[in-house]
Amino acid sequence: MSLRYALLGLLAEEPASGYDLAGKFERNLRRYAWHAQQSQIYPELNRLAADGLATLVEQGPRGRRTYAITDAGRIELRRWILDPNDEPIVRNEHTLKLFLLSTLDSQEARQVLQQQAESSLKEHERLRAAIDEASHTGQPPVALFAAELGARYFQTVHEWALWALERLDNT
Amino acid sequence: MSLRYALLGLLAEEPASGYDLAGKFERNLRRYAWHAQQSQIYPELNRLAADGLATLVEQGPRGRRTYAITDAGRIELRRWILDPNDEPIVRNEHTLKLFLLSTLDSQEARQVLQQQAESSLKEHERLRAAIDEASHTGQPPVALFAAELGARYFQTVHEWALWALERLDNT
DNA sequence: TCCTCCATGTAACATGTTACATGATTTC
DNA sequence: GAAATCATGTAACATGTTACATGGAGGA
Repeated sequence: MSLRYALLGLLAEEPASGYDLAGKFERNLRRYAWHAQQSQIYPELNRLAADGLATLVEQGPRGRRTYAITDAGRIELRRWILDPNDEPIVRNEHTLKLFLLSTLDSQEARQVLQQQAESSLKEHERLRAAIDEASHTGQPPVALFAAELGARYFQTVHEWALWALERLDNT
Repeated sequence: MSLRYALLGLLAEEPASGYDLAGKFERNLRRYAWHAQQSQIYPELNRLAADGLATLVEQGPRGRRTYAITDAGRIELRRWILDPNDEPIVRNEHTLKLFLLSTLDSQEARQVLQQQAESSLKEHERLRAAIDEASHTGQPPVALFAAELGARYFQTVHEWALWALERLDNT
């Protein structure tokens, strides 16, 4: 059901069409939090509307349908976020590969770690720049918490990869 | 297909039964890397064997069936790990909730952040203790890389949650 | 006019979840 | 002898993926 709440959460920020939501998933959620395809989003949006958690607020050009969250939707969303689920679902292909590093020989492991060190540094810098830029726009601080977590996460992965490479060399 | 490679990876470390693999998922992978149910593992193990990537090596009491990875399995596993997939799948219910924090009022956000600060500290300490204990057993350093990443990850989340709480209070 | 992007959807298939079914072995 | 744990599986259902289908609007 997480997809449902991800959509509800995005709609809680501002009204949006399925197309908009697919873009937000792609830009904001896919890399860290939740992956969803466009073909999943449209049917779920319609179910959300059928269940009274979202409502169609505008029809635009090219058949564009803009939805907003309803009061019932906000209540349901809040309930879900505040519910302390101690067995949340985690699936991360990247991390899985890092867990399986010990099945490679050390030259191959080095290759994976080097790729990792590079890509996490790049992600870190991209997020830092985005945060810098957004911090001038007068948003409430909470709006940048997620980006800050992302930036710190990629920095951690970067530092870890360098540490692991060093340990591998001293063997 | 990630489940398939997760199983192959675990079998690359040592031969195991479906029951063993379910336990390894639960203890090692579920929280950070990949989630899988016991009811998914058994059929996939059988498919792995049918495809020649794993092979039945022992039948024990209570119908226990121990599998080992084959050479073809190792090749396939290595191919997958080394393949730099730049759009890996990420699904993390926990992180998703953190991304939706800005849809809550500040008192509710504080509540979520406090829970988060606490649970990440606990996880961090648990992993540090496990690493400490394992570091005396003379394993190759690479065997502890994943645990180290996990420990650093939870420390990062912990520090971030404290930082976010502070920022929330200064508003 | 052509190309790109906007925009919504469906169908077939693969993967993942929940609930159930069954029984052996070990430990207290 | 009762309870916990080991052990493998299936069936019905929910969720997610890939490929396809369709067409409007805006800019070069």
